[in-house]
Amino acid sequence: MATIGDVAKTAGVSRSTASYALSGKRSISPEVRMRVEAAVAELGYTPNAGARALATSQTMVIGLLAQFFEDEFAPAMLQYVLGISDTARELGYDILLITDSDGPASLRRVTDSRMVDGIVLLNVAEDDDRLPILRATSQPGALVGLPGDCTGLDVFDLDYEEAGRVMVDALADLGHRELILVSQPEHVVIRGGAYVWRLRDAAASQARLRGVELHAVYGSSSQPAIGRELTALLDTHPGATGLLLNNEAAAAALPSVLQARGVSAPQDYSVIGRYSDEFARTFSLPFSFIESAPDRLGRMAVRQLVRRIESSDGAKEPHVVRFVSPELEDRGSTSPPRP
Amino acid sequence: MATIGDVAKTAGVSRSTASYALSGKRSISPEVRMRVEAAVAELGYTPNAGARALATSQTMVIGLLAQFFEDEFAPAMLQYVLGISDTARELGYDILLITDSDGPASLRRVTDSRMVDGIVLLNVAEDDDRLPILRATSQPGALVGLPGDCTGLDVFDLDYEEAGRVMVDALADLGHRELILVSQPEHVVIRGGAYVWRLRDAAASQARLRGVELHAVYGSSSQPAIGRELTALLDTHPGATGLLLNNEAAAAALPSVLQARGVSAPQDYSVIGRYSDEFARTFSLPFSFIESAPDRLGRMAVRQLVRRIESSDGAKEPHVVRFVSPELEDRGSTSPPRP
DNA sequence: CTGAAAGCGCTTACAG
DNA sequence: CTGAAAGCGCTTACAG
Repeated sequence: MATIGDVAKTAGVSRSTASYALSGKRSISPEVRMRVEAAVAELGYTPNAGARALATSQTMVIGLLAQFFEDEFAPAMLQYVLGISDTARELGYDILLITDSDGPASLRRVTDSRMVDGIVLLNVAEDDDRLPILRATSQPGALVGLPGDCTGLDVFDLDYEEAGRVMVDALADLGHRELILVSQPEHVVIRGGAYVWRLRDAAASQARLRGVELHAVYGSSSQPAIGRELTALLDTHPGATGLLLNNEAAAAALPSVLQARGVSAPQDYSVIGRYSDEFARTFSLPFSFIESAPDRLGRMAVRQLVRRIESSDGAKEPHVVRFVSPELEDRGSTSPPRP
Repeated sequence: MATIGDVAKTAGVSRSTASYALSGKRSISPEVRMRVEAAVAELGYTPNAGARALATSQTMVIGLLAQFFEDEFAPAMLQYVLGISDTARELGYDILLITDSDGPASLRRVTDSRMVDGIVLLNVAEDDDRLPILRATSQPGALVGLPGDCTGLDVFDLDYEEAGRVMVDALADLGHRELILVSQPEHVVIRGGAYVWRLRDAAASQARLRGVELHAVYGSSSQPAIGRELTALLDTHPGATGLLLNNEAAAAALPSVLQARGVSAPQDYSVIGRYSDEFARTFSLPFSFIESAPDRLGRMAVRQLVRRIESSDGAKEPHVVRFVSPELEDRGSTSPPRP
């Protein structure tokens, strides 16, 4: 491969002049600039990324730590990854994808070896053991998901509390008095998935406020278990007229459960889910839902991360914790309850 | 961050000795080795990846080019990515994930700038415009998917021809005389997805050989279109007793289509799909299927790529084109046809 | 407006 | 068994 030295020789200038001509960091006579550009084209020169990184202490790479758990819906994760990857590229960065099960170790490895300029963390847990490491490195970090302690980090998440209130309000406004909320499996909570109880607790207190009865339960993350559980739930609570689903598998299973019982939404049950547009499309779900906006959250996280990487005094600017407001996508699966 | 110079100073040796003590590339007195290791531990030293890459011309990074098309099932793609990422890490490599829509440009960028030691290509098309670029670079490349021309590349794919024959044989052996094969949408073929016609053509000639009638059609890649199409197909071919599905969306839609008609597998139709184990789990599909083995193919591609990267004369060794034999996972959705 | 030189942090022949 | 030195390919003060 051609080096900047080859370019300089071909253009008949010094290496520094060649470098400046390409970076534009000092004024260059038009004629020299032409010669350098011609040499670059002739030789097919591309700067060596490693050498540049060594000289500038900037790798133009962002590390993306994503864990794919068996019990979380993988396609949803993928939406975050794609939003992050696309945004990074738009801003001139590449993505180092780390799917290691040992998050802390790999985080330390990539930051200590300076392979990346910054880190985006996915699947953030309430008490995430990667956070102490991230705080200790000099590279900035952005999280998608809300941990218990946000100090020193930029954090982006859906406002799950508001989501819970919106769900309850939507059905309470229509006159429903008894609702069932199906959350993710309990072990997601145990692993630190705060969004589960954030939505649930907010929904519960809003229900109390509105004088609505709310049955909140955990649901399995796959068929056929979740199908059986839904059926049992409907049997157990014959007075319930509304279903709130903070559980992708439950949303995917519900159509066949309703069909098997000979009932439908919104005639017999009003239904509101919480998932992504992409998920709704993949499974052709006929329910109104709170958009969980994975691509948007990914974009926001990368934008902020790059801002912090590139602003000289970025380290000192106050860190942000930003919540995306839940938006209810109306798909016509809600109506007043049967009299 | 500490450098090898700091380590050397702390240990009271030269930088070269410190380096050799860590790499083990020449013999070091036990005592010096101890001192160096102690210094490393004390300072928390990790080599700077960029500097090492510059000195060794090895980045220990593999570039992964993956395109996520709207009309291909994203979770299936994800399985390839995870197999590749895990295997790379086991072998000491990190993954640079490139999801750019402009494959050729990003491929050139990443290889020319020497960010990676090798490339894995996904979604390989019959006449893939990334291949000329890959052949021209000095970095080796491995493909998952069969292009028209394999020269200069290591290629891994499922044996789709054999898959087509296995599907037909399985039902012909049971006595079926009229089958329907639903392939991916036609535009997947137009984009260069050779696996579609490879399976279809092999299935067609095997059907001819066995004296079985085969109706081969393209199907849509999402609901509700594919559901309607399946229904119409069953109406149009009342004599068909077997369904072969080389189309994930069709497999996902079939259970509800059958249910709506009041029929079931294998009582009324024998069904064989072609998808991954992971897909079957996610959608709880009750059909026997040919395992498309995305993780296994990803593993094979990375192993071969790393072998080629690391073997000094790897460039000269003959390139391989390896087909994974299709395995039929029996889920009990086939039986002799109704008399 | 341009050039010679130093330096980023490693590795690895070359010498002893 | 160990050290001094060159070199990987860039960028960027320092001089003119």
